Amino acid sequence: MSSNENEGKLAESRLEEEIQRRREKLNELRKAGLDPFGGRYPVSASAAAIREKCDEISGEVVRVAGRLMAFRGHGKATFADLRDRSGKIQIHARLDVLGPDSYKKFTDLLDIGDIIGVEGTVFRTRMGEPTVEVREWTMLCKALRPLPEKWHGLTDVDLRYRQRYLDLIVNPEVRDTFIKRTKIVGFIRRFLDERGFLEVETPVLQTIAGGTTARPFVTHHNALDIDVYLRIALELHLKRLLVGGLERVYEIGRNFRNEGIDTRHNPEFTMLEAYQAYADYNDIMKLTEDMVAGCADEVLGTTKITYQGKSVDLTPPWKKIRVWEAIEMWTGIRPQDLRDDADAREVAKKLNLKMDKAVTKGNVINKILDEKVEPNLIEPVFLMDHPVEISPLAKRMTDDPSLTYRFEAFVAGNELANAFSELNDPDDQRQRFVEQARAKALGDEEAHPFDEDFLVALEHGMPPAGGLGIGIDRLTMLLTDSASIRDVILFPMMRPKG
RNA sequence: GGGCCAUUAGCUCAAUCGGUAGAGCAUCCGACUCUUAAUCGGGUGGUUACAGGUUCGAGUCCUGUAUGGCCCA
Repeated sequence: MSSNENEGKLAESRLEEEIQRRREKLNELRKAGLDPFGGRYPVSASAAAIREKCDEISGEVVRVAGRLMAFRGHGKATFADLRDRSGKIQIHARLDVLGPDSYKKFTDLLDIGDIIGVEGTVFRTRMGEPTVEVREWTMLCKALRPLPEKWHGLTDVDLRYRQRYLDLIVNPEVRDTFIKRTKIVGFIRRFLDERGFLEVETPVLQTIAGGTTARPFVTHHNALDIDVYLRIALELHLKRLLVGGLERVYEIGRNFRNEGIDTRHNPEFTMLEAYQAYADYNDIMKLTEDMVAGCADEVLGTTKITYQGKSVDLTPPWKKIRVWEAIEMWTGIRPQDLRDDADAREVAKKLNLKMDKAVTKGNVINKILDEKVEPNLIEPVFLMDHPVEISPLAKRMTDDPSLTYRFEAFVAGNELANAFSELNDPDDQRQRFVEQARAKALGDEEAHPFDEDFLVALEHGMPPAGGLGIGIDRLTMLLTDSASIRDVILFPMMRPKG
């Protein structure tokens, strides 16, 4: 025996033995003239429907298809669990009903994980379990690999994310979470459509990645021979559509930010942005609380929810607190204590803030909000009237030009929405971009880029408007009580396995 | 980027002070025609993540690497 063959033998693990066994059964099926990978199989009922109407349709013939999840053999009869998208239904195979040939194939050639279709009569067992008495069964797909264990399911988070299909098969609550996610998005579309908003699509590939402050992914367009960026926000293109007269637009789309991965950040994530001409941020607050509460009511049947052990009532109207009130409440710092970058250095020292960015007025305010204010915002609240330094795209307040008509919505300590009365003064917008360019020159890599094309659009005239951004992933986390963004993204970013 | 923790059978987990790697489920064989984590009897299955080191002896101690988790930045 060569060393190669020897290694081959040694490498034969338990898993490979199992796969080998299943392949042998696959060959047996073929020999018996049964297609192991099946074909069309029209069903007459779902597992859930059979369970629900069991007594009503008792004795009637149904056809149902799904994946075999468990076997309970009793010699001349066998119970098995079949699962389809609606749930689980028990099936019962009897030697005296199927006949010796079919029954033997049923017990010998089927494995947990296989997908089959069955036709049979509905009945209820003595224990009260709705069951299909199998008269005929059809192989629809032979599974060559075993499923994870039935009782504990799959808990290894690494495997759950890398092989989400297994997670979905063996952990039913995971499926529920993603069904809820789809319902949430569906509700939002209907909610906005009903209010006259037009759903649009804007470019993912952009030559200037603006609309917020974040580091973009860079790629290259070969034919044009230019670097392009994956979008970090939807904002600037949707505002161009306001200029174009569409007046009410929204997009639910993927954003990409080239930053770290943690329980609240995935490099690609889904954002709703909506813009309503002739509205202001007060209208948008109403829109936001109505939309989020309506969403919870539709998807969960209630607006009183629990997130990570915290009870939260989403019923409108939500409380409002101004940024400076909040900062003073939780730190004692007042506007006159933090007028410029020199003040910022003293405040940072006094509050013992660990600044990872330049110690500017804007960055210190952001840090205070992050660390001292936001964790306290459990019940839904609009944190409003942000300083202009940290709001480069929001309209200035008429009676205090140092502030903007901006709000962020917080629930359970997490940011849910960011919105403002949109800045439509092209000269003010130009000046904000100049300020951002200055910050960039000072080393702030995330400063907003200068976008001349957008300024030209504004110079043609954009109607005053209220704009809203809501993180769909964050909203889904909140409404499904998920601790990690990875629990609401089907295929989260993972480092490739070495 | 830093710190801590984890990685053992296909899955879920044990393994005392450094002293023969175990269990449940799954799988295989046998019994069983109302079970549902079916039950009962018997069996197979391991490069203890990977690479080194210390030791008579390493799943266990040390170093590094990989992947993941938590905390910090």
